[in-house]
Amino acid sequence: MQRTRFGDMACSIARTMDVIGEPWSPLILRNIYVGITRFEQIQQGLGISRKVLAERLRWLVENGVLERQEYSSRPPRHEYTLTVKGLELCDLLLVMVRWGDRWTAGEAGPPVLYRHHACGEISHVELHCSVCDQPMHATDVDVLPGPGAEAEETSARTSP
Amino acid sequence: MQRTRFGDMACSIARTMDVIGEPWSPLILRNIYVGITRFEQIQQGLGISRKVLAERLRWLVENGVLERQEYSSRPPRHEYTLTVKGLELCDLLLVMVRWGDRWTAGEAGPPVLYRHHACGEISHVELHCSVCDQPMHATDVDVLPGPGAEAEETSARTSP
DNA sequence: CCCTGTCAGTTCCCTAAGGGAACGTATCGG
DNA sequence: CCGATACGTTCCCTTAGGGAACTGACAGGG
Repeated sequence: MQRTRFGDMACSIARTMDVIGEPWSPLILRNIYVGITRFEQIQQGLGISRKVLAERLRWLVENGVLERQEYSSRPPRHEYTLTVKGLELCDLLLVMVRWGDRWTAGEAGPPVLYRHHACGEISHVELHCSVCDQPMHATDVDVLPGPGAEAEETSARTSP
Repeated sequence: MQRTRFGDMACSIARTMDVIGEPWSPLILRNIYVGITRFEQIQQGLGISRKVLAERLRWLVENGVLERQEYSSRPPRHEYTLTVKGLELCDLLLVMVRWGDRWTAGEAGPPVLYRHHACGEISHVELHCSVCDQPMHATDVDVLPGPGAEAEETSARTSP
């Protein structure tokens, strides 16, 4: 399809999308997160094309989000597990779930619930400020240029 | 490309991806969030194809994430603004930024900084539990079936 | 020892989605 | 009238996704 490269942009959203922006990637991560770690299981659970699944898994392993591990050597079998980098992406999934529950769940209610270990209650994530611990939303922040803002076109090609 | 439909899945991640899972959508939202609200500006800023931008904007408006508003009637000109639904998606962007900053920013540091209105400090989002206010991450939760979880299997199976 | 089954992919073809450029329309300013 | 601006739409080309068939490596059963 000749997709534009996101990885080179000076934007953390674009660079995150470069890693997990392909349509199936978050769902693959979700499955591995809940313990569906083998090729066959993931493929059947999602209904994803085997070809695309193989591509995505390879990409996610290359990018340090997943690890491919042998769980049987006699018939050589592998499973995929989350790295720390991948686990932190699952936080992103929790926020996606929160939005999906609020805006797309409809009458039936959320398909999945989350029980917090610390309090034992069914709950959902909320965003707080890392400094003052108060709620922090998109409406509560000013956006300022940071140190990595446009390290200039030495390596970052934004326009062809 | 004959893409599989995500919107019908009983999964809030899939349904969220159905709305903003197309590669450019988060970047379009980001631009509108920071005040780049017109077609021409967005197109030039992102380097996105005009065709795809028109498609995405239409889709996002149809799905209630954006509103198309006339800011000039004499030459009929429009701009796009976030709905509440769209603004809440920007919270998701903040979490994406956080991950991108941590794992993809490299030496140069984050390209963009966020200053929290409440405390005036440069900070980032952290995920907390909506019930007990303690930190809540993907490792801190149990995943349970919810009310909207696939009512189909009730006929085949009695109980889990 | 062959047959079947399972797992983890790979290869093939077809279709549809993204990229890019040109074109269309509406208006204003000079 | 001519150009510039803003917002798309249309066209063609390339490429990525879907789907099914195929491969390979082994295990278990008869």
